[in-house]
Amino acid sequence: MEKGMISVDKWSEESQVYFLTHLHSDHTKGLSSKWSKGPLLCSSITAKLFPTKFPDFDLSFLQVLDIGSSYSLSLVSPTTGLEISFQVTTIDADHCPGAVMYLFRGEFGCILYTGDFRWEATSEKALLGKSMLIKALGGDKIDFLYLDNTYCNPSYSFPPREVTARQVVNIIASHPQHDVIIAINTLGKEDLLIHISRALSIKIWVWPERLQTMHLLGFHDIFTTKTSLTRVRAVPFYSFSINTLEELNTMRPTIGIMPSGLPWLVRPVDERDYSLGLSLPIFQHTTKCQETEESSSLRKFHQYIYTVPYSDHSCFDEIKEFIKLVCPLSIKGIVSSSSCSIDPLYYLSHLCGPNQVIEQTTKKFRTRKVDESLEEKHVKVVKSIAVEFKKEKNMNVGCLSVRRSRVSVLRRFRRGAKIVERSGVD
DNA sequence: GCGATCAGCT
DNA sequence: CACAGCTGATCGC
Repeated sequence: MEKGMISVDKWSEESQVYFLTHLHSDHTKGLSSKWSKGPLLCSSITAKLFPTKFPDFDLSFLQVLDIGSSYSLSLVSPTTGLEISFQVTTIDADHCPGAVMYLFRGEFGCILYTGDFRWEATSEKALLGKSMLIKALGGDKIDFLYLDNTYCNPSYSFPPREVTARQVVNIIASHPQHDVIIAINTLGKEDLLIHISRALSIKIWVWPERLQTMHLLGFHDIFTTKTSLTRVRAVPFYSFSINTLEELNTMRPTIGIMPSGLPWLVRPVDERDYSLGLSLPIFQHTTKCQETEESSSLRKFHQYIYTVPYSDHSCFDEIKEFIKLVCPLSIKGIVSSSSCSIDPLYYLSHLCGPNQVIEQTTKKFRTRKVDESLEEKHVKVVKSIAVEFKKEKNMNVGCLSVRRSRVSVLRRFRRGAKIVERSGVD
């Protein structure tokens, strides 16, 4: 595709239409409430959550695409002035609420932009995503794949999230007298928290903004902001640290659980844990980790901290399966990372035949882009999208009341929140 | 004073 | 390392 047509998760360049895969910050960098460049297309859940992140955003720019549906769009070539039609299909990415992949099909060929995604063979959602993708492809191969290569290295290997969720429940259940804090971000890991809540019949504390997000997502009974109602609290990653845990433990016995795919990448070079000065034996995680849930990855990172391999990105084997399925002619990673900077896709070049082109990932690109395409002018998005969009827009307006002073209030609150955590334990 | 950007730190 | 993302400093308007 030529430039000036489409952008995905990239907001700096001029395009006729912009696609957003999900609301994590590294995909919205450059977006702001003052947006006026053009229509922004996303899933309905992303649209619903949008105002929490961009309070003053002009919602008339948002257009909702149903997951699993295909839409026809026409743009105009910047160079020829000719109208160019193409199809876009939205596929569940199973990464965080609202996260989608976009499949574009037109005279430019077949382009798949995964955004961040998890490809678990065992999850119902992934199976659904798989069937959506197969159906949308209709037997065709992908010409160009923009791939979430976060863990695109054979050393990254972890079990399905369902397995890890049971491990987490076991950890909590085996510390009946402890408070528990779990590190999460502003979006994602909801399924883990819900699993814990159901398995242990316990509510989960979250900070007020997160509760609002939970309510927007339709979870009304599981989460609370009252510390007195539960011993399990989900806190932002940035307020989760060894220091926090040590301070908490001066008040009350508390363990921390850090769900992440990251620490599992490491093939420890020696017996020492990272830079934490720990003396615990390192647990070498092996994916085929059929070792049972209890015994296996109870890996202590620190006296009070358990890290568990709960990842919203695909592990290496899942990426491999994904690539085998879509057989791309060429691939480009959308995530830069120094641990993979050599060329993570090197590991996958054998999967789709000799003609495959693997683009080298370059160092510091956090943006994921697809600003290519063929033509330009105004965008004619299908009518039904606009109609659907209006519905969502009304819902949003009804649910939110975000103010300007939000940031400072929030910051102060969060400082307060930590104190609450500490004093709320008695 | 505000927004955008960046360094620093989990 | 860094999944994501807050905090605080600085700069330009």
